[in-house]
Amino acid sequence: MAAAAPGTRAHTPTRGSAHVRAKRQRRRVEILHAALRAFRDKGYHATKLDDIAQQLGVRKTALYHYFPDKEAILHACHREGLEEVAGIVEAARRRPSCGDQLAHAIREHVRVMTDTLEGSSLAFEVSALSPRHQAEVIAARDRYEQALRDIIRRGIAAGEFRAVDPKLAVFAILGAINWVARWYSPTGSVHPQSLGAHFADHLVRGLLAP
Amino acid sequence: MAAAAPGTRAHTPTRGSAHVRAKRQRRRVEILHAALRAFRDKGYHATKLDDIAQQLGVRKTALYHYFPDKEAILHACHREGLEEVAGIVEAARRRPSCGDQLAHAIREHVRVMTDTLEGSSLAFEVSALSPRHQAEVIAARDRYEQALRDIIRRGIAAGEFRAVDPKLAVFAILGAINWVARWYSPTGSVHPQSLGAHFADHLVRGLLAP
DNA sequence: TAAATTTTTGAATCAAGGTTCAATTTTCCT
DNA sequence: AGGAAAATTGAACCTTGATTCAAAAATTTA
Repeated sequence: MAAAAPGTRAHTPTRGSAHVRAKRQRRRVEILHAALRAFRDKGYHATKLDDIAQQLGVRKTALYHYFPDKEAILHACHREGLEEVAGIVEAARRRPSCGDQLAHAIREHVRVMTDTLEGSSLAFEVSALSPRHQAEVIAARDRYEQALRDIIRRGIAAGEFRAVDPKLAVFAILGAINWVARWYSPTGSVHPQSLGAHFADHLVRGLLAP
Repeated sequence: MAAAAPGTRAHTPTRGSAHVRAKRQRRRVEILHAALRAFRDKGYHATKLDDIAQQLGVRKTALYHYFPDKEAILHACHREGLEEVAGIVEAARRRPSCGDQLAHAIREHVRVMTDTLEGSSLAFEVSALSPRHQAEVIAARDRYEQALRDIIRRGIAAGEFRAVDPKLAVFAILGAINWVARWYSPTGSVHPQSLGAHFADHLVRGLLAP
């Protein structure tokens, strides 16, 4: 007989022993990564719950023990990814010049994109999320974009960058980075390390004052 | 009674009078553009045939008079888009320097992306296509990428560009451009004209030799 | 204007896949 | 070991949306 209170579902973080909770958390992350891979490869709607479950050698109904529904998995992917990139901007601030800051952000974002695939969630369709989650994700995404625009604005003010439109410059940068999710393969010939360096070079140089 | 031979479906280009054929062709294009808009906004799988039909003030079953199935509509979108960008490379060749050629290609590709939305099909998920169509689209896409890489290679040889990896440079450029499909709105504040100019500046300058 | 042809429709079919749930297996803890 | 909690399963359910088809509406053509 279940000890859970009426109305409490299995995927709700019922408090258990530390060990059990840790194991559960680990499993959640496994699911998230399997989902991330599938979403990235085939898109959210084309991904069947079975596709995710199979990667873990389990039936799709098992997933309902960890997430209330498919949308929740997508949302969790987004959360993870957004958290990651938020950290990037933090770290970038400590660099001396604006060019360095931007280059650092680009390199790190690319790394998050290739290393763990968590960054690819940024490239996912937001339209599949519930209105509430959609608003949340868009807000976080906006914060990230604003932070990057600020770096560019400061660079322009400092005479380091040309007088570009910060909004468009950031769109170009994020486009290049997010597109990585569409073609990058860990088994391919492109080394993630050099990918980040190349992109940073290409995209920052394009903004530098002559 | 239908005059069509047995096995011939309605969507097959049955030969009729010139006027009828022209009208039919016009309708096909209307459908394609409605589909393009929907696919761009919500993605292929999230788009219902009803979504496309509604834009034309018609029931979804009417679409089957023009296309055998949903996948065929997606495929036609791809065809149209690829044809468009193929023309771009053609025209670019006539420019003097490699920098000009690349800038022209970027501006034009952005224009195709915003003007008609036909360019956005390049950004669509290829995975939804049948294997045969998928191969066809990938091949055409590859040709386009190769053409761009060639411009960059020549630019490097001529000392106009830095010694970048042409493959990565093209990925960055196409990423920036394809990403436009995700955020651009004709009613937004970004002027398509200036968008193309900005992107061309940003992305070409990033490659120029110091 | 009337027959022929094209286009559109509405009802019906059909399959896929997300979700629920009670039962079973596995793991945890004393 | 043995009972409790957690994890997984298989069967069933149910909605959604693509597709089929014969009939109706609109358009073309002579």
